[in-house]
Amino acid sequence: MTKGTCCIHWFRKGLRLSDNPALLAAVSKHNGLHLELRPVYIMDPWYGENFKVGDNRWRFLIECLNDIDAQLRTIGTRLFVFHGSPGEVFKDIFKQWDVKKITFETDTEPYSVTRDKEITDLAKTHNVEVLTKLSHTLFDPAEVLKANKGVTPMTYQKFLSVSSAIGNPPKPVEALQKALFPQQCAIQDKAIFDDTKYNVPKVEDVTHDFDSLLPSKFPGGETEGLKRLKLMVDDREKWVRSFEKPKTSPNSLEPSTTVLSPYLKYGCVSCRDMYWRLHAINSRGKHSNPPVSLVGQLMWREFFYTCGATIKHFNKMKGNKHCRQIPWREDDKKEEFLAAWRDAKTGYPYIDAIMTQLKKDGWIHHLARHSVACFLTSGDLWVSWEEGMAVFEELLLDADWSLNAGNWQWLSASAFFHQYYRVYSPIAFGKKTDPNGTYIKKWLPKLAKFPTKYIYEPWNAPLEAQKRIGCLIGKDYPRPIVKHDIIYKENLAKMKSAYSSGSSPQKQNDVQKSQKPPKKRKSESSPSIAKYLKKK
DNA sequence: TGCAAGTTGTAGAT
DNA sequence: ATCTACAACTTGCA
Repeated sequence: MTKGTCCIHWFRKGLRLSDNPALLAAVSKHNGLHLELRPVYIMDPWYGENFKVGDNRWRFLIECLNDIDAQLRTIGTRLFVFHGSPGEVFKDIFKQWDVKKITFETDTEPYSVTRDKEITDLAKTHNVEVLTKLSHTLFDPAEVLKANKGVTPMTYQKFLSVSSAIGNPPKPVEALQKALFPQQCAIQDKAIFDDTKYNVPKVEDVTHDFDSLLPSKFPGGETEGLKRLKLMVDDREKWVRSFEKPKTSPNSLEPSTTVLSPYLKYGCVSCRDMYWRLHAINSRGKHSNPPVSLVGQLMWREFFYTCGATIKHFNKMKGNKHCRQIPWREDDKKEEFLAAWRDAKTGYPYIDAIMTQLKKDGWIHHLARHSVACFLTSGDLWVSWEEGMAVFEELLLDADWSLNAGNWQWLSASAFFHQYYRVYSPIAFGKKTDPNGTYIKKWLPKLAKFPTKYIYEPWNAPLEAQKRIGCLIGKDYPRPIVKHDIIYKENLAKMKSAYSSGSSPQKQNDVQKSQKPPKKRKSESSPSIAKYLKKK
């Protein structure tokens, strides 16, 4: 057991050595002296219990930790992995290790804020200095809130104008590497350096069904993340500058977007690093802009992070004052519909193919997320967005608390997006980018032999053809669980009623005042001349 | 108060 | 490929 004093860097997100200001602060001098660095990661049982983590993401996390550990070992230190609640873990090691200082990256999610407050208080009682740095987002949500007079910006455009008034996001700081790593910070005690009880767990030991995992298509870790960043951004200047999200395909065989989201979620890749690389590329020529550009995608992340950090109960309908209160299904169909959706058994090949890819790869395109989210909620099944959010939370490699809650509210027209009458067709939408149904055939091989004509609607294939192919609809592949053409119109009426009855989201606790008669439609009362002319 | 805009709808006509 | 009707929402800003 070493006696010397030490400094802990606590990894949570921010699983990288590059652009990690809190990690750099851990190797800078403390009262004129360098302290031994003890990088720590805690396997906190809160995750898994309260935040669903599927096997794909458990593996991704382990890959991240292995990458950090391997990098740290090349400079003379290592990762110490603990199991337990952070409060219990730190209570022990603050004393045992004679800790003088702890550094970590600021995290703005509600659980993290509570947890970090607890650890900060604990540190004080042990005379441990606490140093935090914000580097998970381009902007500090608290600063955005302040710049908007204490109100959360509720539209993307508003967010853009508020954040741009704050100024440019900070440039990335230099990566921790051997040359920057003082020898006094290295692990002094060989025994603890080699102690396997602190090793990163094996994927086999954290997953529930290890044998069912496909090989990692998007392996976790900073090394992989930076490789991907170079491949997708640095090496594709022309593609980057012309990038427009809505023009990318939800159902291509290989992803049509960068798939950097899992790396951003865990902080394997720094959003500031990505932002400034994009900025450099854009400065060299004509380029697309937010909301559709790649910088625009980073700004969506910022937008929802700000919402998640500043809106109470952001991941719930009830108690969330910006969320439309909608009477989602609570009947006996709820579990049946939810299970069919989750298990890729809706009978709509486009939907089922997406849900299969989600389960297997842990990633689906943003528009594919739109398609299945609309189908589950206001479009077809009328199941609460919170249920869909939980499934995404479990299965997505990039499952990010704020983004997941924000996007589900968007897609169910509960907040941010209000044109609820724009409904995705589970048949037509996919045809635009994949008329031959190649994507469906890949993910649902049972349907591979169906003629192209029927691939999006196999129930329309003549029985003879189904027999010949050896795939009977209703037996080998489910019949559609709802009739989209009929149900979406019924749901439209329910949405209309949810919008007009009761109260606007902001006034849900103030029902008395907000009982206003529905607004008269402009086109009925006084058609706008400008609008009329525009349409002619 | 009125109007324009809102990351990414569909179906049918031209 | 581009248009229009469909039926029609909220927010921000002048």
